[in-house]
Amino acid sequence: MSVTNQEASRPATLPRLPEELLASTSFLLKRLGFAAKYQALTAYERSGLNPYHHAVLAVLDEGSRETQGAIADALGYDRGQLVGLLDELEEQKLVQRRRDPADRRRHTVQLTPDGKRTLAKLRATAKRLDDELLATLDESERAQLHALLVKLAQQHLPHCTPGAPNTPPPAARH
Amino acid sequence: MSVTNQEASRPATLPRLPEELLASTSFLLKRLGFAAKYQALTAYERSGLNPYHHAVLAVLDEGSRETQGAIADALGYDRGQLVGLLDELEEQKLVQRRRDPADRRRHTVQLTPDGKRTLAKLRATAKRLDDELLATLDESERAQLHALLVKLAQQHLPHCTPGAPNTPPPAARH
DNA sequence: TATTGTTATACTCTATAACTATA
DNA sequence: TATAGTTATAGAGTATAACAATA
Repeated sequence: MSVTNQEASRPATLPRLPEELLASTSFLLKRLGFAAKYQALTAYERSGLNPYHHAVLAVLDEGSRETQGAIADALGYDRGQLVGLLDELEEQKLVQRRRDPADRRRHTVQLTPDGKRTLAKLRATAKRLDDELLATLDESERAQLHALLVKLAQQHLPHCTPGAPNTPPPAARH
Repeated sequence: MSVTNQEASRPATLPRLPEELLASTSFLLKRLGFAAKYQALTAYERSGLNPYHHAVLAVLDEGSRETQGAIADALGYDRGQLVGLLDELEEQKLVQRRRDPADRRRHTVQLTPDGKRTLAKLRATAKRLDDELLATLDESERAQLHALLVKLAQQHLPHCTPGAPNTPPPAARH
């Protein structure tokens, strides 16, 4: 299995995905989504954070959803899952938890100045990932693709548009 | 958290994904890919099979990649992972393993008539999944989306096009 | 009694590598 | 020694539910 095989010796045995799978948009979406996740995980690794952390910081930066429940709901994360993420963010001093005096069951979460700075870096990472992903598309194709995905998201992802609470998939992966 | 909150009482606390994530094509791809995977798993469930089984049957139906190694390589599956899938397919009499007399280390795998029939059903399921996924897009948009995803696949998925063996992500998920 | 955040448990997936039989 | 297929083990990731504090 070293040389040959790519060429003509066993031409039909090339490791090629079946046509019927490549013809399925759903299949491509699954594989590309997985590849994107893998790329993202790798890219965020160096910062000691992951895309989930970025998502949490992004919610906080928009303000107005600062209790843990609201953050989890906005992102579709399980609340138990969020606890660990916040622990890690707090340990790096990127966010701060405070008990809500009005309802002492609640925790209020805020971005710290460090958190803001880190968020800026994570945005740059995300931008780079998008650029790498879309490298072979021109501007118009990128816009087209994004618009089409937004349309699908409105139909299939919870919290993407007012109207539709659809069958919720389990927790969520960034 | 029962009534109100959706309306005007706490308008800013809606469980809505942050804009900066929705603006990322990579993010949408990840979420939609995950949703598609979830939908597919659910849809295949009734048949006692899953999308991985479908993929294996699809490879076999194209002929010419009939040893376990070739199947695994075509789909990007780990060979250990494939063993279990084939066990399950063989138990349902959808495929048959035979030892290759020319090289007794190898197993040759064939579709049975039942396997062919089942594959036809799985194709119908896959078709339905695609239709549901793309329900809100018209024919032209569907074609556009698929073409764009194929372009990304050629760049980012192994085995999608001759030329480029790119950094291989771990095993693979349907 | 219900809810917020937390912790613990169990289960699924997957990555790795040991193992066998053949070459 | 290397390869095809198999099996076993360990680790990560995730779903579930129990729990303590507060309402």
